[in-house]
Amino acid sequence: MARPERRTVRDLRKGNRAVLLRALYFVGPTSRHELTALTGLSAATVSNVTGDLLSDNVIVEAGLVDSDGGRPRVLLRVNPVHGYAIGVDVGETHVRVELFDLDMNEKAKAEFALRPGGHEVELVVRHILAGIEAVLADSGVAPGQVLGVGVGVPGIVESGPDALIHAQTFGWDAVPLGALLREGTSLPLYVDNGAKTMGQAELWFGAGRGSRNAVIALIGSGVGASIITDGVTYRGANSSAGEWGHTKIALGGRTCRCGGRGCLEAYIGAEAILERAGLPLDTATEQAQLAELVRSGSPVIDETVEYLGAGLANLINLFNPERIVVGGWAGLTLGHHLLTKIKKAAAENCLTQPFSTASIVLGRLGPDAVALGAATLVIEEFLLNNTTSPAREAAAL
Amino acid sequence: MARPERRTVRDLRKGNRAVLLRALYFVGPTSRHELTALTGLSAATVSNVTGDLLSDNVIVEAGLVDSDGGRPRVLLRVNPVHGYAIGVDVGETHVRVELFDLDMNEKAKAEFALRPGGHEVELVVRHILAGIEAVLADSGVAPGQVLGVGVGVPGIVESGPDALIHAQTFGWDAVPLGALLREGTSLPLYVDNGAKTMGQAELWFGAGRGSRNAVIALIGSGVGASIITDGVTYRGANSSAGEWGHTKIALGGRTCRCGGRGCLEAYIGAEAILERAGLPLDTATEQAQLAELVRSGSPVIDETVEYLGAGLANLINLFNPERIVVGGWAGLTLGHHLLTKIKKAAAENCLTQPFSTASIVLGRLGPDAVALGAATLVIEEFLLNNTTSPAREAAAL
DNA sequence: TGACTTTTTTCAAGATATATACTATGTATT
DNA sequence: AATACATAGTATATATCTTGAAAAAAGTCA
Repeated sequence: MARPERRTVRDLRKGNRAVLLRALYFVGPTSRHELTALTGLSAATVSNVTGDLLSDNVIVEAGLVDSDGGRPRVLLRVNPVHGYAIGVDVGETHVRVELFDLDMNEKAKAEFALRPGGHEVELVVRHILAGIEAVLADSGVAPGQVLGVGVGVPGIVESGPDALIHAQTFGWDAVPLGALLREGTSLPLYVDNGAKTMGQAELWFGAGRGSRNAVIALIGSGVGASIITDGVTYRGANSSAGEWGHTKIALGGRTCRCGGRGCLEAYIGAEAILERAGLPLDTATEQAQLAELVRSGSPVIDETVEYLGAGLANLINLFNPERIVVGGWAGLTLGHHLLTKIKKAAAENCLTQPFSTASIVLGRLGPDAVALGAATLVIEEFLLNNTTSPAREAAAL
Repeated sequence: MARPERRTVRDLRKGNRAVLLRALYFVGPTSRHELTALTGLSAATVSNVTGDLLSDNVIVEAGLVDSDGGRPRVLLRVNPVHGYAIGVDVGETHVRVELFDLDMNEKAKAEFALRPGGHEVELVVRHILAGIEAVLADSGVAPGQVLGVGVGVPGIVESGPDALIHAQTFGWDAVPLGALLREGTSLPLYVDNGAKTMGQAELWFGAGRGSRNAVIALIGSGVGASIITDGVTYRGANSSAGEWGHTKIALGGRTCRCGGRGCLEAYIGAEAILERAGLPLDTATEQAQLAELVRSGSPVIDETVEYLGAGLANLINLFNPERIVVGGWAGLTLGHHLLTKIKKAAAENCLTQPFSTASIVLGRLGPDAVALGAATLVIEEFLLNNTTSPAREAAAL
């Protein structure tokens, strides 16, 4: 029941513009000639549309390529300074704001520490707005050049103009973060769950590159997953899809911090691992503690690997992805030393056929990719709908 | 990273034709005027395209509607006899072939019993081909009027021209059913997993109508799920998505017939329930046995409800659907008497927010909807790509 | 019968992609 | 140095498409 849309003849141009821009963005410097093969468009249309894009300064020429006896090709590429994207990472311990050019080079950065338990909405909003000011000032980028601000936050984000957020760990219940931020800035806003933004970063620039059906598993203190279906982050009916951590893996088992019993997170979440090993909880040293557990070959780790493997197997059975990316700081710590065992555990708990087509790999971007991923929300919109330059129009208001 | 496509100006017409045809198919008799509102197209375009559709005999006029003082509206509808779709259900005990008109009225039916263990590919192929002949003869429909044949089979179906099938229960390993059938018929073929076709039937005509994000849970002897994302059946990288039955719900628990331990199917599959209740397995009476267990309030059933609820909760946490449809004969037997308890068990094992937006309902089509669903594969293609009448062209060869 | 209302069609205008012919810009050869 | 050749990119003519406005169609109501 796929619904086709498209109406007017003008949408055609818009669509083809998006097709070309996307190709240029992900493939990199390319000639018009190659673009015809890449997109299936005729040479004439490529010439036309790239002409538009050039005169809008969205793309620029990027040198020539010698040919063996013909006119040399002119390479085209996205103009990295045509616009900028701001990514915000709202984490448990900090608010981080980063400004990127279109090549995703970080041009400026601002960070604010959060006290444990100090997650008042007003404070976070103030930090974000101050961060935006700061990165703009540092980089010398004018607000009109910013295509938008992506924000990655914990919890469930209901998409909509208000961007209602439900985040248990922050004590946020239906907080309209979008509306609050809009009072302080006129830049276009894109708010999403941080695990999803990080997943999108891995998908675009990390271990998930090029896959159309993938799951990015994120294992830190909490456990989540970002599900990619047909190349797009799947959000479900209310943007809460991917709550892998609280799926039941051992019905009636350990009590989870969500209150339920037998959740996957109660076994493979970092805090749960340390707790099961009888170690005291201390956010400052937990990473070292976990690393030590892994190094010493604790039996708790063996058990964790078993649960993790089964959890991944469940994802493979349900989603039949071509790739599973294991990320998050705890996931990376486990994975760096135990990937083979994890794969083995997954194989044992998974149907043969889907397992054989799914490759399990480690994340490549590290745990700090939330802000980068948030910025990709802006880029995603830019690649899809840039009739002329919507952000500028909006900013001009 | 959604990839826009579309190229030429001709695709526009094709797309808008599909938009209108889909609207007419799912909304029913409608006037051109209403169609403009429904589709967002201009009145002129609606008039143009419906003109084409009328002259191609794809749609027909369906009476007038009085107006209060103006020209009466002419109702349009899909011409039910413009074409026909054949649906095939390959089950453990039978091969059933049904022929439907576009309104999904059954016009003819043929059924062949299969002996237990008698699932040789050649036999099944022979039955299917004989069934096609039979329903064509019975209904008097010419092969050229058949838009295609949809086939629902057990196991994993790799999409592709050969339609490779892996079905453990049938002892099929990479059986190229599509290729084999093509030797005996020139009709367009669409092969898919039977649980998915049944799910699509519920989605189109049953309890899933109108939902864009849904999961159809199918509980019979085996346990599976059909996942609907954005209104389309999600198949994953190799069409095996939705293997819910073999996800682990109790790591290290009961041994499943797949060989694994702790699979959901080992708890809520019909055979597993009977086995746990200490009853002898007998396919002839298992439905009655299960009903009796439910009626008598066996503790095994209570436990089953708990596992089923948790399994559904996992689906809700992962997919955040707006609707969960419980189907399959065992699912319906359980659901008819215990839906409240099942919902309660699901709520206890699910995050609050996604649970609150998911309604859990029972399937409406009964367990025999596999063939109907298989036929919807044909219709789906018809609604999407009917430039003139591809089936006729193909059949004319 | 004529005014009015609502639906549907017609028609001219504007926009698009493509194919084909053409121009631009290099290398290879004489 | 001049010419032929090869490849890249552009301009023009053509066929479609959607749309908005005007016109036509098909009724009701007084």
